[in-house]
Amino acid sequence: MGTSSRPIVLDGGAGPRAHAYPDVRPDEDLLAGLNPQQREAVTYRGQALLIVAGAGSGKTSVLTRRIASLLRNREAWPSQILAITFTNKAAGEMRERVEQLVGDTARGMWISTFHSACVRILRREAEQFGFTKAFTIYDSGDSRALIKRLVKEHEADAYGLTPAATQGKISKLKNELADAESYARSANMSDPAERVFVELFAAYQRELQRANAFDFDDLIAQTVFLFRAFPQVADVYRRRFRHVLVDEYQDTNHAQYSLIHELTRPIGSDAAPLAGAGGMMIFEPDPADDPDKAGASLTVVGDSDQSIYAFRGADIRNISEFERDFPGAKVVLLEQNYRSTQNILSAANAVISHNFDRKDKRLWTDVGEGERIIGFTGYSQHDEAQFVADEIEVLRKAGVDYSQMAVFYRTNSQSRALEEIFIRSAVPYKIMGGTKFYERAEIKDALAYLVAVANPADEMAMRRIINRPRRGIGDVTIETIARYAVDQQITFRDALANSSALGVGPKIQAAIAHLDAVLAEASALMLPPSGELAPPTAVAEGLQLLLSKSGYYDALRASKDAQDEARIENLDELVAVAREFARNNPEGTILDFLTEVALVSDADDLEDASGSVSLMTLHTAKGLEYDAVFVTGVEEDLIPHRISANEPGGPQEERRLFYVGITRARKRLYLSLAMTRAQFGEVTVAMPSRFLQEIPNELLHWRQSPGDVNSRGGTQSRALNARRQSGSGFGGSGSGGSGSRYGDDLVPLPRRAPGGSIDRFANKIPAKVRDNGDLELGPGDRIRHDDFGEGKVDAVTGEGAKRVAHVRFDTAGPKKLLIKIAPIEKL
DNA sequence: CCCCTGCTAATTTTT
DNA sequence: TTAGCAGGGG
Repeated sequence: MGTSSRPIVLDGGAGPRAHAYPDVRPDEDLLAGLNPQQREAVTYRGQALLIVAGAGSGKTSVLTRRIASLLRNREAWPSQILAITFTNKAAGEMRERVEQLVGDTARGMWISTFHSACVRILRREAEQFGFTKAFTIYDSGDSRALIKRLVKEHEADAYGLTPAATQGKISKLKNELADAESYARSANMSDPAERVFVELFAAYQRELQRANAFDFDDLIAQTVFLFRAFPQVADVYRRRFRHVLVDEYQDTNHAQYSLIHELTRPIGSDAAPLAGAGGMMIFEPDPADDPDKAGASLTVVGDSDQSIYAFRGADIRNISEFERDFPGAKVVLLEQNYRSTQNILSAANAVISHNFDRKDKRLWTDVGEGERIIGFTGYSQHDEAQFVADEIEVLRKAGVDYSQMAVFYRTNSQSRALEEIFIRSAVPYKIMGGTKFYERAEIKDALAYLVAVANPADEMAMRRIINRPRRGIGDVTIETIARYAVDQQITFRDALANSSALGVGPKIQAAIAHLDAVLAEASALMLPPSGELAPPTAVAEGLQLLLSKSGYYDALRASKDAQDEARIENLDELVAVAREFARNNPEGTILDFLTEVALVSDADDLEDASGSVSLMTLHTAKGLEYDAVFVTGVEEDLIPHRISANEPGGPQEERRLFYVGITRARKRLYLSLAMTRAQFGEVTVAMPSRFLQEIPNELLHWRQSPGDVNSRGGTQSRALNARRQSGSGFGGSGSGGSGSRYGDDLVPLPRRAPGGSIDRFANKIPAKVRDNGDLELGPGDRIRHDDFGEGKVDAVTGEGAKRVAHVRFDTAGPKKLLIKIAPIEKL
């Protein structure tokens, strides 16, 4: 492909308008339904384009149409396009939507995350700088394990260098493209802690190199180093990618920014300066001088108001200073929102406008005001959760599908209370991005087995599996093997083959020999020596082989720990993933499989529209949208989170996070909080978030305001409020208690109607969820419920642990209960 | 070497 | 509250 014919460039980048062919543009249909700004974003041609895309402004649509337009107009071959997203999910979506527009042509494009794009490049070029293409990718857990070992070896704990702190610092430095050496130059080396840190950093990097491994940050940073050290390599990619598009640009860190810069540089531009002390070289020749050497065109899309990853190195300046970085860049502003009602947008605008130092941008819509935002204050997080659950049921009855509702929270730990209530209320839910499948110990073990086969240099993987399942090999033996390997100048893996030379007991020696044999057998299956291709099923079969013959499966089966049953299921799931992978990638090798697995995240859970409510953190929510959104825990110290107070720019980032949450909602938005919140056993008093005050009163309707909960009792809400008389305490909100200041100025809105739900909500959740086992219930049975009293079973639906009883209570009315855990007994 | 117990410490966000 | 770890007994 791509023989002699260069793509025909229509409009030569001469201007934003395609005025030459107003009626016959081959991409005319792509522009249908776009507003003028969106059109401009699709059709503008030039070196650099920044699309400032507010929440819900149709940026994905614009980006995909822009790509389609380039292809349709024959301005680019698919292979010349590099589109970079932040998540695999976003990449998948983009590819799908481009395919819809241009069909199979989309195949040759690189649409991927930063990380997978870099892996592709690194696999190809690894040999250039001391790695092999079989390198392993260390996720943060792997690198933590390694750092932990090094911290111990260096006794760095004494200097306050905990594994976590060390890892964080190294990561930060790598995102700034620093290495141990360059850091040492700028650090205060008279501080012993700094010296130890530098030593740790260097040792860590040595270990990675020795293991033929890159950590997450290295994938980006090392690619940049590669491009800088080998300009002719960089030029290969510069020549190839003529159009670079980056999504979520506000989330890029310095390393990613540099990578984009390297890729879009004029071809051949940095070969000389790097080589020589000459100093007379022209660094960046004006692309206009020589069209063949011009850098790729760059399109970035982003919204600085949605930058929520500064904590891990995202630099908002990358986007706010784009025009300075790329002189002559065109900026298109997308402000029309196609997602939310005006009330929701007004609230979002009001909140975000409190951030100073931002370019003004106001989202608007033409769909109308919509419902008011609903606020609710619970006495406890359980009370709050009950409100959410009840409201979800109301919406459900009104015809809103569960899959169109979402509940957000700031910290993962908040999901617990919600889950408890949801289970008891039989609200189907799904936690997005909780404990991740690929971080489970058994999955990591299984993958370590695969790594041990694919990359024998990876000692970390070997250390992980050598005593899993238990083989009687402990620290002493491991160190014996490691020392032997060093002495013989062979890898840890190869040392296993000489088990008889290790000088260990016969039992242990046999165990080592067995493991060695299993690994060798799997290796023969998955990596045929003669160079022929392994069959597509090799990975799945090899994995099975490893798990069976190593005794891993047997050990789990023999265990009486109930959790181990689930572990077997997880492993079966992993084998299924491997099969699926083989189906999708007939040519896929064990390396490809490991790469994919290392780079997927929970965010890639396709949102399984199987009718459940989605629960997730505010961070996870970015990029998603739902008809109804509940933002919970809108309290001081939660959002804004307490830790953010000390970080520069922290409170502003928290506000953006809240803004992101608000703007996920299409039609209905709920903001809820609790007056008390139990964290690690202790009950603490929570205060309404300052962000609530930033929402204009007329947009927010309180079902139960903080004043309702607090005006009479300050902190001891529960007991007092349980029997509150309707209408009392009105206007007297200044009366004592630490909460009064909120009662006064934060909650001027009308109180909830008298006779409301206080008794219903208060204090009804016992500390522990119980287990009724296989309690048999059928229609007609009478039961007693701890809270609801007696009632009659109307029907039983569902199966196994998810059996639900539909009960009509004598006083409390109809309820749905999960039989397994509801506090009920049969009468 | 393995397992258990009792203690401590840590609770933000994650490609 | 709980997860994870160190230290001691088997």
